[in-house]
Amino acid sequence: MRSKINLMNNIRLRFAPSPTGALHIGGLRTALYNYLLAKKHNGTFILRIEDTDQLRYVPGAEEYIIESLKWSGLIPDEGPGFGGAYGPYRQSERKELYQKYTQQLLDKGEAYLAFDTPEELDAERLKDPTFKYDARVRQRLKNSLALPAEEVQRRVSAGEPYVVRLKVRPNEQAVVQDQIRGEVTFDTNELDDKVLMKAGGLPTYHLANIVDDHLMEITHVIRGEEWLSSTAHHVLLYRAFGWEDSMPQFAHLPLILKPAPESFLHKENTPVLAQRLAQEFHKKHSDVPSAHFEKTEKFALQVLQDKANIAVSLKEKDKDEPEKAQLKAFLKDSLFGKLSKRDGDRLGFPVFPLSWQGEREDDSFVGFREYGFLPEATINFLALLGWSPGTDQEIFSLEELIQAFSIEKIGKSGARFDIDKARWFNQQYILKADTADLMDKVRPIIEANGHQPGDAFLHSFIDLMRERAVTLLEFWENGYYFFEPPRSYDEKNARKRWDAGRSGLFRQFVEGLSILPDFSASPIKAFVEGFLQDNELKFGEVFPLLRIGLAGTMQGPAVFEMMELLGKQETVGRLKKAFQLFDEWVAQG
RNA sequence: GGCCCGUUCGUCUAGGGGUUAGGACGCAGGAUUUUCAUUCCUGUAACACGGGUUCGAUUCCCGUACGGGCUACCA
Repeated sequence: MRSKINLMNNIRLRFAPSPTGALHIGGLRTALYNYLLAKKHNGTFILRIEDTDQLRYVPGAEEYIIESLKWSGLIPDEGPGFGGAYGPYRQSERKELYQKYTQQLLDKGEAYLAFDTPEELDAERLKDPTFKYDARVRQRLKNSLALPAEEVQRRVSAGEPYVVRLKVRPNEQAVVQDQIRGEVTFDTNELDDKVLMKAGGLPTYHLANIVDDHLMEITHVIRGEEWLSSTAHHVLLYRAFGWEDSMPQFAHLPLILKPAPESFLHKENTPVLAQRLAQEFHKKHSDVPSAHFEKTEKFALQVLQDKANIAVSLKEKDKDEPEKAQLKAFLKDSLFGKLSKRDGDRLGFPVFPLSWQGEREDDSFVGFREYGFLPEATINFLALLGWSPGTDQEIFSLEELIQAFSIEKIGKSGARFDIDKARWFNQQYILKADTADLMDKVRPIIEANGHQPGDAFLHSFIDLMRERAVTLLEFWENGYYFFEPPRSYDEKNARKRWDAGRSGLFRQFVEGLSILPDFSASPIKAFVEGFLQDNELKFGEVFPLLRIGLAGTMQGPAVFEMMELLGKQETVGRLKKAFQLFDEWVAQG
């Protein structure tokens, strides 16, 4: 047994994702908390790939997971490609180990063989929806506990497929000491005989995770709350192996939930969302006649429009027809509960750290990185989603998070995902980032749009735009006109402010600009101010027109700085062109 | 349905037997500014409900409601 003093020494934590697709943002948070606790105590952070489900295995997912961790700065100390003395770190490469330990359990009488086919079990569940493979029913089923030994032998030698199940004893208690929730007790009468070894010879998560955590000397298991229920079985497994004394400490994290419907439902997007949900519903339930689409959409819209009562209107009623009940259930799943990959493109925000290209288009997603989020900001945002330092500090570097982190400060209740908060964090990081750093990250975006800015230009551009960009992408979106002519002009405001009578005066103004010997902000300023004074013009009569002429919009950095960066030739050219356009507009009336 | 977990402003949360229940995001207003943004100031808004325990409960206990998770030869 570990002594108390020793408890936080040499701690070993693992992040154990399954390579079934892109790593969800909730998974990244789990990785982060594992990493933080490990690093806080100079422990070891391990990556283990749980690829025991060959059916759900997705090529590229492991690489994706590793790239995501690297992007986030959570570098494993051990793991596939990272070395370590406890490998291999891919469960598919540890098959013999699981077989060996399964045999151990079999020998001890803690597990048994079961020959029931999936079809037979489905039939049982059809008969009785509450069917559970447990002590009460196993005597009447096809397993090594119920069948005569000779028959078991015969079936095995005949190569008949079987699974190995944990023999759960009735009338016992499985107690989980959870670091976040305290003591959670389960009655083994409620627990089924979980499959440990699948017919294909691969272990289930339950077995693999216990064997590996034991062999890898994992001291703390931090994982999502969806695992809390099955932890009862895990405790039983440790008991069956006789490893209870070295069982890791468990901490089950509250889940990340979908954003509150009130927060994303606006007049403009409600019909769009209703339509989208209707489409998804019909796609999922092909048995529903497509002629009902309009009806579906109408109901969805009706539900969404009454923002405050969505949950109430989706409540099942006995008199609901099956199709209505189905629709309600679908909408409820789509609008409430844990954050899912669908929510991202449905609502227009990232749910994955990095973009993911699935086989089909509807299995492809844009990541935080590609949306223009900085990894530091993403991590900071995630850290505070479910954990709090107990102080008013909001901005944390990874190093600061390590110092401040503790399991006791993790919250108990689910946290709703809030993209506005994520954006705010990103803005904070952009505001204080090194210009050189931003240059490296913004340059590819500019280049992707067909421009090759020089260092000095890019440097000034970033200084001018950083207060006006919340994401990296917005440097381009809000400041593209530094690289190419405005695509459109704020016509309404131009017309309002353009006085045809002053057309000549403005031409004179451009003329003056074009002969300035030093085209930097302060001489430009001096010139413009002088011009205004000489011609008795007010700021408000000139500046907005300059802005629109230069950038197309009334928003943007200081005009003189803008002119300096654009350069004389570009400035003069754009203004000439714009003023001519304004003249035409006004002439047209 | 069964089992398990949870519930403080719209959201993320601090707090905790006696507090003007604190901060942040958002939203609204104001100041600064050639616009926008940044920055600063102000405002908005919360202890789910019902019973206990107690001199006193938002805080502790029990119910109810609501939310969430699990209920596979998936993880």
